[in-house]
Amino acid sequence: MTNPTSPVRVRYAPSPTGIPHIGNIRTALFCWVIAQQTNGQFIVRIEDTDRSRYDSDAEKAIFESLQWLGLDFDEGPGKGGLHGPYVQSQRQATYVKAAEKLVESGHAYYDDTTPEQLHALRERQKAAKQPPRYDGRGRHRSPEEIEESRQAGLPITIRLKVPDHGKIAFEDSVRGKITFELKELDDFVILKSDQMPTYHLAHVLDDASMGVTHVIRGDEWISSTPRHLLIHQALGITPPKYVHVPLILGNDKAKLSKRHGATSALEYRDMGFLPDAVFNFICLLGWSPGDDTEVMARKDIINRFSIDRINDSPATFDAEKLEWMNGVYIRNMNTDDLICALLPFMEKPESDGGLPDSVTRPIDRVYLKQLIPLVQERLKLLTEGTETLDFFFKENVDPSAEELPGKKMGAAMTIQALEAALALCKTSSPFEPEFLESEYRALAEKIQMKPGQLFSPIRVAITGKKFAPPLFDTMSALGQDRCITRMEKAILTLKLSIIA
RNA sequence: GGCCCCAUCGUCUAGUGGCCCAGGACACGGCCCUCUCAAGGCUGAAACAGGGGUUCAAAUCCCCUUGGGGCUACCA
Repeated sequence: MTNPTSPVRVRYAPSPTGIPHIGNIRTALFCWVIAQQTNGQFIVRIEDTDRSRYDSDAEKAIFESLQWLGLDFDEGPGKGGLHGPYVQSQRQATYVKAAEKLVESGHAYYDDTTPEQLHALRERQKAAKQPPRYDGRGRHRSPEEIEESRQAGLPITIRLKVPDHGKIAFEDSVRGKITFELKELDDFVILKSDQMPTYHLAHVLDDASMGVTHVIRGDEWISSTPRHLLIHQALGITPPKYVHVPLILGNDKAKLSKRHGATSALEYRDMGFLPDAVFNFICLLGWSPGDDTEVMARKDIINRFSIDRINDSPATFDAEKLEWMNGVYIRNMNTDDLICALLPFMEKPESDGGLPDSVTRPIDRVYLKQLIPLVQERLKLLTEGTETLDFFFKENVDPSAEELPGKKMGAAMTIQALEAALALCKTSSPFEPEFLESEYRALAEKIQMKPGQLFSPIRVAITGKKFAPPLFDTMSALGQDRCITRMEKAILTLKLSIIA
């Protein structure tokens, strides 16, 4: 199967029953990419035919995820289009009409079997080691009997008549020909007793009326594709191309679900990932351009994407590699964009991972801009901005006496180093990185310490941390006054620790 | 259980019969760079699930086994 060259119409059709996870979103992403590539349309349709599982938060999360990843759609809820409405619950009449037409044409029938009876049937079959399946009893119900049940208030469904022998096959764009024995299928429900269609009926009808050319969906749908084909046959319409993409698995190799930790795109957003990085990363789950390229701009992905190159086998989501890729994207950002990305995280309340509440908001952008070069290559997540930069914004830092000494240094030696550093700090001018470095290197030699022994206590004294950006850039950015204050404070801390 | 799908380093993958005693990336180890941490460079360890065929030649094609996954709802 070759890649489409003419414009496709593809749809992302989530059901609002839970927050969409990465695997689900990746399907949307593939759809979006192929639509961009062929200059086609990307449609979003909400499949809310299961009233009992409907969740409005989930619906919100679907659109939020799409928006965050930049997967804008051409037709869909809130966007309109020629084939709306794009919410299935608003199309109910169409489904009922189609199902009834199928009854009239003899392709389907009413069934008054109750859920209890169905359950009992299955139990019996299980006990007899038979595969559990509907036995087609409704086929023999007369219109009078059905009417009687209806009067009695029994639930009535409509089921499709499935031939009891023969084969049905289709050509899957990623897997090739897949064949099923019809005798494996039972007469399945197309219209539920609440007058809502099942997925099978609804999506077939909608895809047809919306002109969908390629059904791109998860692997888990392969098994029910014969049902969809049967509905097409009964309706006398041509099926679309089917593109079943492999599932994304959790680290235990099971279908991704809540228990696999962070699984939704939105969670990754909140953890400090960049949408471009996530976009790039998840499109590489189940697809690759064929060479060793991994970091790709969106337009390159659009250019190079191809259905032929979608993998057959499922992929496991590896958050560690995503972190690496996020770091690559952060390093490639220009300063202003990085500031914009970082600010919301830094300005959150302290309890929510932001800078200490004592730091006034909004944060000084001009000052932050000066700091970015010092930390850009050190960041893997946007959430790390707070911790790597906080000492620049805090009035003071408070390293303990234990933290201040460098390797193989006692308190006395640390005090000696800091006192020498402090004296020099008071007279250093200009307070510029290059000049500071030459001065402090000379000082180390003068007091017969290794550079590291002198620098280490200074670093801890002024940043409060063992690890920080390059020392002299840091000192310069921090300013002479704060360096002096912090060193004085550190010396005091050490002296007090000796007395105690 | 039945049906369907899948099977290359721990993970993502390249590989479409000879270029492969299998290449890249993440993670991991070593070395270099170095004021710490990163970043970067070099380097190491690490895989064709097993068995049968087909072929001069198989990771690549076929079959079986094994393993994993999915479906088997008036859920999608």
